[in-house]
Amino acid sequence: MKIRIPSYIFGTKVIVDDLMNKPTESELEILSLLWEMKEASVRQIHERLAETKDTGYTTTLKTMQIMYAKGMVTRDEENRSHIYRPKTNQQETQNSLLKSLMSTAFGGSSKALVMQALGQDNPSKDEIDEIRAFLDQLENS
Amino acid sequence: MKIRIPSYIFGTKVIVDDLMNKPTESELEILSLLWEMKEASVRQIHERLAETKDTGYTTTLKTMQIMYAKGMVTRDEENRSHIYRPKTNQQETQNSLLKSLMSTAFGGSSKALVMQALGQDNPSKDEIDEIRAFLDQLENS
DNA sequence: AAATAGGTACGATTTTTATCGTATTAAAAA
DNA sequence: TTTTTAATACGATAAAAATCGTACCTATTT
Repeated sequence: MKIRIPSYIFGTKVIVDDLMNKPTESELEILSLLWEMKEASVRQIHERLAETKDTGYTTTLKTMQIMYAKGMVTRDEENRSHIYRPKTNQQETQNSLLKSLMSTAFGGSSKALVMQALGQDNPSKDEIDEIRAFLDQLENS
Repeated sequence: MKIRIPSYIFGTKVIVDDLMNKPTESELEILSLLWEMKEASVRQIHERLAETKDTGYTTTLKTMQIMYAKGMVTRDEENRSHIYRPKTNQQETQNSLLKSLMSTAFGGSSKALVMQALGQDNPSKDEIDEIRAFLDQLENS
């Protein structure tokens, strides 16, 4: 949830978000590509995005610049074409998002969420075994 | 993902959303309360929301009116205070949201998502058993 | 050397979402 | 009956997010 503190309090508007580093939808798309690719130029990201989304190059550029300004990514300006790397931690971000979804859409029940995710995705035998092992481990701790 | 079809094609702007009935953040908060309560007046919803969120009554009202206009909820206008009921299917909506989160934040892997959800929430022994049973069933189908 | 291709920067705009104020009406209380 | 309370309706506004156009700069190609 966001809490907006009006500007007449501190002179400037302050936004407190109890879910820190929550990327927007577009930012998340880019971030997850960066997590996957480790590093990439704007062009590379844009080409991947363009596979599924119809959007202009400068839109991707602008979004990545904003992400840089927010400190969500780092960038190497050595060469003309800048190289971006993810800065926000993947697990933490995933956790925030998951937590938020779990509480708003699943009434806080991880069981409900987990069963739907599994039912929907039909994981492989190996993956099922891994999840079993994880459950065992979870129980003994 | 949203696809905007410019107005010079059909004369009017068309938006195709491949993820149908995707509620906004605020709508989802209200929707999940409705799923839980089965039915409720604006006042009731607003009181629940006010526990955690600082927002005006008319904001809640307006949002619920919009949800009604979108067909996400039904309402009984019999009495002065209208009674709202969820119309969009809980499971379908949860599925859409999960699918979206899974593909954007978890690189499409349900295993990764599931393990993090479990690791984070520490479910009870009973719940773990239920998930085990579910995995067994999943394997034999 | 000139032209072109491909990059960044960034303000402006559009679109979406959230919020609120005010008018109006109907029930309930005084 | 008058007043007050509690509800809806809905336009206007604010805030956030996404998109784009244009300027400008620097390699690379011709």
